Amino acid sequence: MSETQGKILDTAEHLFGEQGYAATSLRHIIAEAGVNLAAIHYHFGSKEELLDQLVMRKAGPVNEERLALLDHYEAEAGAMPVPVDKILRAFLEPPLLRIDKSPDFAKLMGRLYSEGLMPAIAEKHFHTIKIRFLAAFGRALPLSEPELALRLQFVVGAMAHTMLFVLQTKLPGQQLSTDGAVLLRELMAFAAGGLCAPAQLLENTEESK
Amino acid sequence: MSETQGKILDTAEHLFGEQGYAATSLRHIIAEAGVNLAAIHYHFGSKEELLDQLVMRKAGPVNEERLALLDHYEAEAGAMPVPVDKILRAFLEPPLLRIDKSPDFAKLMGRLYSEGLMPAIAEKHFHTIKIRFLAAFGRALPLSEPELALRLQFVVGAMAHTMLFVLQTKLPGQQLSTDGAVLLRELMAFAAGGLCAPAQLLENTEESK
DNA sequence: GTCTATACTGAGATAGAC
DNA sequence: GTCTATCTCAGTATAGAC
Repeated sequence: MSETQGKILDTAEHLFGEQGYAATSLRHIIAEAGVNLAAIHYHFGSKEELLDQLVMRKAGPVNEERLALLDHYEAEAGAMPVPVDKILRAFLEPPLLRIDKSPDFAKLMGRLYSEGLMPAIAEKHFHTIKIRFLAAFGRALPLSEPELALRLQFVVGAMAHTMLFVLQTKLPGQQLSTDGAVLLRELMAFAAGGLCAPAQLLENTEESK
Repeated sequence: MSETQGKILDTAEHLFGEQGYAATSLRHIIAEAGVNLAAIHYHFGSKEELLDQLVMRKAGPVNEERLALLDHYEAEAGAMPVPVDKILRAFLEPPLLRIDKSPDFAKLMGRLYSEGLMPAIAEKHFHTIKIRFLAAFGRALPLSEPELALRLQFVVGAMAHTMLFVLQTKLPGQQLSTDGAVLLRELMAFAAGGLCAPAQLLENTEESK
């Protein structure tokens, strides 16, 4: 990777996190990075692919850590299902504990889930994650697969929304702690409570087929 | 309100919901609505204010319904706190049951929470809602105010994220029901479980002050 | 009061010189 | 590999027709 590429990626990460993807112009990035406008298109092809590279660079390690934690807990559990709160920890700890170390990353992630860019761009980066965690939760919880998938969406929504809003301390009125450890604890308790709620049947799973 | 205004609002609602705010150009809107470009700026001032009008027009009735339901439940409960699941119903039912009747609205709401436009634009439209529901939950749950506010953010995140993703049936693999009643039931169960989870202390509430 | 035509600025993208 | 020049299209602003 050339020095130009690195400078572009670093600057883009910071600016996308700070102002959002749509609001950040390529011209702003090149000015701050001290490179030429065409360099972005030469190295990345387009603004969208630049974002894609960024997601890969940042989300890659997070997802590897998630899978490693899940592997560890599954080995620990042997033939038994991994307890829900351990699966949740494997899922939530890697992203949330990065809040303190690199707020830029957290903001970027929040923005991405946010600006609706996840469906188009990041689905591929997170596909393995979804499969693995759905399976793990499926063994631990007495829920049908569609119901579980829906609840996992709730968890992801809560996480994404929170990363974005909490970091901006846009919470109404008071100052909320942006301490990643506190957020993790709260979100884990909340998500565990939600996931373990009684099944709501949801019998309409194409049984006619 | 002139006919032109109405056509612009209707078309914008549809296109913003379908493609997102940023991705929808004013020229696309005017082409579909059959009006002139400058008409938008004459009637609304800017693209952003057009969105603001849209939010007001659509979210207004939802929020009135929420407050009316909450009023009803509070009158019913008298001096007692309203049960958590009733507060949740007042909060979630009005938006979620609109999914079936007008998917455009649901998509728009999802997109808004999504594209990060809520902080800037809609905070004002939802301020009263937050105050009232925080107070109601505060009476029903043994949580400190910051902890409660955080958990309510989780609920909002789950709702927003779900409205967006479920409507696009972007869920991994299988088809998920977009039936608002089913979603409502699931989300209520999940949120109730999460809100009623044991308090995680979170004692660092500026006690030094 | 409403709407149209048109021009202005800044965005992302691209071709071709070096 | 890099940069200049340029293209198209976005949101915005204004002058003037009805």
